Amino acid sequence: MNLQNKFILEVENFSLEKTLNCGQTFRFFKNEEHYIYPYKDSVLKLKQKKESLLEVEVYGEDLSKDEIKEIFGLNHDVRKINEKILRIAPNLEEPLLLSSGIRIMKMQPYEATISFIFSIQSQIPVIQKRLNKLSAIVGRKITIDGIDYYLFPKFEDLLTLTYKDIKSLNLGFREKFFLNLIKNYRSSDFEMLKGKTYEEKKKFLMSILGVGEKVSECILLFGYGELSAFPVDTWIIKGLKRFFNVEGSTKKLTEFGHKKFDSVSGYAQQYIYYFMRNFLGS
DNA sequence: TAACAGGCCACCG
DNA sequence: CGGTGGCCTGTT
Repeated sequence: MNLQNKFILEVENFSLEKTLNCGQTFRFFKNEEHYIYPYKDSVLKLKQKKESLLEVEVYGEDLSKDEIKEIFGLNHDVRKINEKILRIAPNLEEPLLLSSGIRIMKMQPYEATISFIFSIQSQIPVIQKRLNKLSAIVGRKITIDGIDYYLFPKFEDLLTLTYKDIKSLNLGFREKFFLNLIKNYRSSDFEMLKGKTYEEKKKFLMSILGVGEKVSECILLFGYGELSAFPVDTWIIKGLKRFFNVEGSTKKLTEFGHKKFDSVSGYAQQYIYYFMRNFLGS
């Protein structure tokens, strides 16, 4: 497949590896020295040279530098965000330093919705397998260096799936959530939300079968770029107890995060998550 | 092996 | 409402 574009971005406070591996996105691949990331109708081949240079090759549909920056959160003023987090919670200094370089990515809202519905009570390798299989079944692919990479299905492609296709994903109890989503929603539902407020988005997302407190916050954060979202999963539950000595329901803890971190909740959440996950096992 | 995994829904009080 | 039991399937 043809290389559409190639350029080098100057970056700071950015780690491609950490950003891809911190659980916000599931569909990326490593090929030798490069990371491969399918996005919409494009596949990106990426390599971080030194710390400050990101080499980007775009295959399939072309993407602008600004679009690339948005995908990897390079448009976020992380220095200012970190200052605010430390002002609010000085005891997050260690997690913040250890997670240095993580950016909040931006994916398509409906893709985020499907991804995080697939993620319910599941470990990352299983989630990746489901999403990759779904993409392979629909079969939109771009070949780079002799290897096929499948694009995530367009929403309308999902209507062409047979029940046998869907069964083969082994979604278990999540299957009814997925079936409901492709039967009763369209990509326009998710596009329309872009202009709405946080509360309106949240209300709509929570009304989707299978989308609860945690998943809706993930969609808001990673799908809509709402940096005040604060997804509470099991790692965050442990982290909030450790750093702030708070416990309670997911709903209560989500409110706690919103109130405490306001517009920087998303980054604070990522730092706590990354620290708990990678430096405190169990 | 039995328990649990990056939660949600339905049901109960 | 706020709090709990059961849940598909794949791992450990």
